[in-house]
Amino acid sequence: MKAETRKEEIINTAAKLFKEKGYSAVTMRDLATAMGIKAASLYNHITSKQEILKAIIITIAEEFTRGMDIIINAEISNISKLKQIVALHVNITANNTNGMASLNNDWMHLEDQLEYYLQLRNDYENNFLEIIKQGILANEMKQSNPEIIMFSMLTTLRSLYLWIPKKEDLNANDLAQNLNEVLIEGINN
Amino acid sequence: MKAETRKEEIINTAAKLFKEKGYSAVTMRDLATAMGIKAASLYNHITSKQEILKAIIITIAEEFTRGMDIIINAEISNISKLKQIVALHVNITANNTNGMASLNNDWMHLEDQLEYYLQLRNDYENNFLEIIKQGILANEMKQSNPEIIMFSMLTTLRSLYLWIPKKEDLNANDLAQNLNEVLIEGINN
DNA sequence: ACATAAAACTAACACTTGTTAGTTTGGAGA
DNA sequence: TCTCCAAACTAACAAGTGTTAGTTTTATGT
Repeated sequence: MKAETRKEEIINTAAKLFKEKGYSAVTMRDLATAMGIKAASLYNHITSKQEILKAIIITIAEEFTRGMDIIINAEISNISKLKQIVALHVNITANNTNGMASLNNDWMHLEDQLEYYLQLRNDYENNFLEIIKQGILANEMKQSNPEIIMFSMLTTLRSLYLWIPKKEDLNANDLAQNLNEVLIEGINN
Repeated sequence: MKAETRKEEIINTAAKLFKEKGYSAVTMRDLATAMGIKAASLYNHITSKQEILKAIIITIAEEFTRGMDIIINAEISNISKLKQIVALHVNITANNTNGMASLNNDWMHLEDQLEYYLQLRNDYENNFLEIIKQGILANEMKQSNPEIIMFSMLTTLRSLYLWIPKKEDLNANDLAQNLNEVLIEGINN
């Protein structure tokens, strides 16, 4: 990994603070203190608080979009596609735990980029749902309510950012494997 | 249902606004405008913004605690207890969708009551985990990682507040039934 | 040793925040 | 009709907000 620029340091520090208190409750003075500088100095590197939020959220959202594009075009079973989605979430979240908190909780504070974010999210969910519907049609999966399946999987995956930091011993592959068992194969005997 | 007091109207309106933008981003002037009055007038009914948050969150948290106490003491299988937990979440969430958003996203802005809230949450999660562990021991469930099972179930249940308002056609019993299928019996064939 | 540019600083701005004090309004019961 | 009180109002506060302008420091390559 290459060295972080000062701007990236600021964005990463901000993501950490946003995770703890949310975008609105973190002031530029909080962020400056965490960086060991004064608030005004931040503006040598960034143009606004909003720019930081945008950098955090849109970067990750586009990563998800790229991952999903690959998955939907793969020539594999729909169940395999679901397992790849699980792996996608585990990997992105493991690499950017703090940013995922903003993506989940502070997207509504995006200003110029709100519409674009919502479009990416909508497309993602539509692709996800379509995989589930195809899986049911192809008899790979039970005839459960597809929307409930997606809801259940997606909310679990979206909450990984809360959980991964607590379990440093578990590596990404193991976690994805465990999640697949629980989410797809069920828990009862 | 009895008529709401003015104070309850304020708290319910606040919960709605907190759901949309989060506690920190909602100003007392926003809340007043939503009530059709001036900010200062709010203080005839409440003593602080913080009191509103506390009223929203602690009320629900205690409801969960009471529900869990009944479940752990019931003489039923551990799988049945899990199903009752699902029903508990569906019912509480259906009755207070907006409040659940604050419980999930704004608990860290509690001041005096933060420690108490964390204690309730901790106890709840410990009870939840213990049921799963007992279920595995009793061979009612597969030998999956108990913490991952709890994490998956709990995050799905905690996110119900996002989903219930979109599906007004589905009643609480149907939803609980569907969730039980997906969460407990798995989705694959 | 010196020039340069990145990155820090001080000081201040216009505005928003939660909250208080004191006053007026409006409607229900006597 | 008068009393009374809940519930609204106006005005203001002290502190905190994101951001700007202009200046000084620090480190690096020549």
